[in-house]
Amino acid sequence: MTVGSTAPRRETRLLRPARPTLQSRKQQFVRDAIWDAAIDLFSEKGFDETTVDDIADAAGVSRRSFFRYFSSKSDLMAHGIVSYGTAVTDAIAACPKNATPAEVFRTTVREVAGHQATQPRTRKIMQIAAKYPAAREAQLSRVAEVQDHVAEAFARRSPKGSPNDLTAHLFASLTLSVFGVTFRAWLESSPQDMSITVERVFATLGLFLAGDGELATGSGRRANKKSKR
Amino acid sequence: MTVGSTAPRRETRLLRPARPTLQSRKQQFVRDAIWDAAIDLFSEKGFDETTVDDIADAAGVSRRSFFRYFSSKSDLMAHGIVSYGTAVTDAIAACPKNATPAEVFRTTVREVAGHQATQPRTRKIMQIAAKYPAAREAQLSRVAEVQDHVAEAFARRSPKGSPNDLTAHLFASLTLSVFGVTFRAWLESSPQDMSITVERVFATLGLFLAGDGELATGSGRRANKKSKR
DNA sequence: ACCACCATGACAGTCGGTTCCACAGCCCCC
DNA sequence: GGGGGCTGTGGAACCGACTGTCATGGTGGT
Repeated sequence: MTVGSTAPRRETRLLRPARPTLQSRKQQFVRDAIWDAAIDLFSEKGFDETTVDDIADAAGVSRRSFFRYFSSKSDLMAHGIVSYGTAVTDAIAACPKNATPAEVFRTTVREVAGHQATQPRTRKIMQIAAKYPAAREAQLSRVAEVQDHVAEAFARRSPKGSPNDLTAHLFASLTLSVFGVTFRAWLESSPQDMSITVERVFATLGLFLAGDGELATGSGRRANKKSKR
Repeated sequence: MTVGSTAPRRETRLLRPARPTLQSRKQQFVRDAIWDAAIDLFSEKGFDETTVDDIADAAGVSRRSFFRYFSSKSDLMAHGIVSYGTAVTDAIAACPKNATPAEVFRTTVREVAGHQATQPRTRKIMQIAAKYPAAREAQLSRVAEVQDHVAEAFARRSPKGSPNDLTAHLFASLTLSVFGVTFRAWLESSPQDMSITVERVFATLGLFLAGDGELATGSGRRANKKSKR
């Protein structure tokens, strides 16, 4: 083992400790095994009906060890969220410097939603979350953390000293809000229809904003003549 | 006690669930007592550090009875949310028939935020929620329920057979999202500054939408010349 | 080969939440 | 006025989630 090819060449010294870390990957392996077992059990038996012992048993570790890898049963549900969170912040950071918040928002949603749709486990997790309140709860609390990170990502884009927390937090909140609706709608359609769903959401959003350019200014009159559809 | 006035007059035999119900108010009284005791303890000792026995003890009921009034410790946190939820749906329903969604949104936020700011306990609860993740979790899961009701309220406004769930859910999600940001910002300012906070949020929202009338249509170019502020 | 370390597992303990039972007041009808 | 039901309540036993401690065993380093 310890595939010698682990680039002895470059020192990688200062930058990230960088070690693929022989040992720590075993940890990751076990961690994934537990997670896989848990998701499967949740799908089969339900979230509430699955005990930690069941999971530990299925994964081949002791109950005590389970808690060394996941701080709680709920934490399993949050596990999938973290990659989603980093995907969002990365997408925001990757946008061109001169993009407006709205542009950042759109490209981020398209990108991340498209990516998440390809992850096979994504749907399974969301179905569990949709079915069991306790599971959803666990996700939501983690989403709150993600929101802070997203806000930070937005704030980092602001060239002139970030205007204030409020702006960034509002953008973050709106973004994740749209994500939530999008995922929920996607759950009720075909797995491959994510991009369709995203565009439908965008169109609906436009509908909302249409009668309302003056949100920040005055009281406009609504052109509900043609209304929706 | 046993106020003889148990209305022997009307033969409430068949249908008695008519009104306030002398007895059910005693229940409400106890319920409030438990809630008060809990909120105080949470503020003093912290959410996680306060056990159910502590609360039951402080309120003068048994542990068993506590669970008869609140389904869980988390449920205490959700208690305040329900009135908030009905306030939102009521405000939406009260808007003039011909108002656009955006108008409904604005008036609802102004109205409900203003009202919530006057409730003395509102701030205390939010401070607890802000401080203890477990408490926040409990609220969030209840907010998810509220969101469904708000979506329903939006859907009911749609004259021509509601376009679809997506529209209503998106509006609801955006509305509650803005509420969340608003309350959070309000927490960091003076209690009496709610209306100021609301307008600040609206202004920021306009900023977000400004570079972006084309959200639903094409890819616009950003006018980041002046950028924010 | 030895030692130091870290992951693991067995136990016991706390707390949230549920279930079952037993007791006290109340109301109604006999 | 005294049983029988209904309800609200407390008590105690239980289960599952989660934590802290300790002893063991495998691994890496020297």
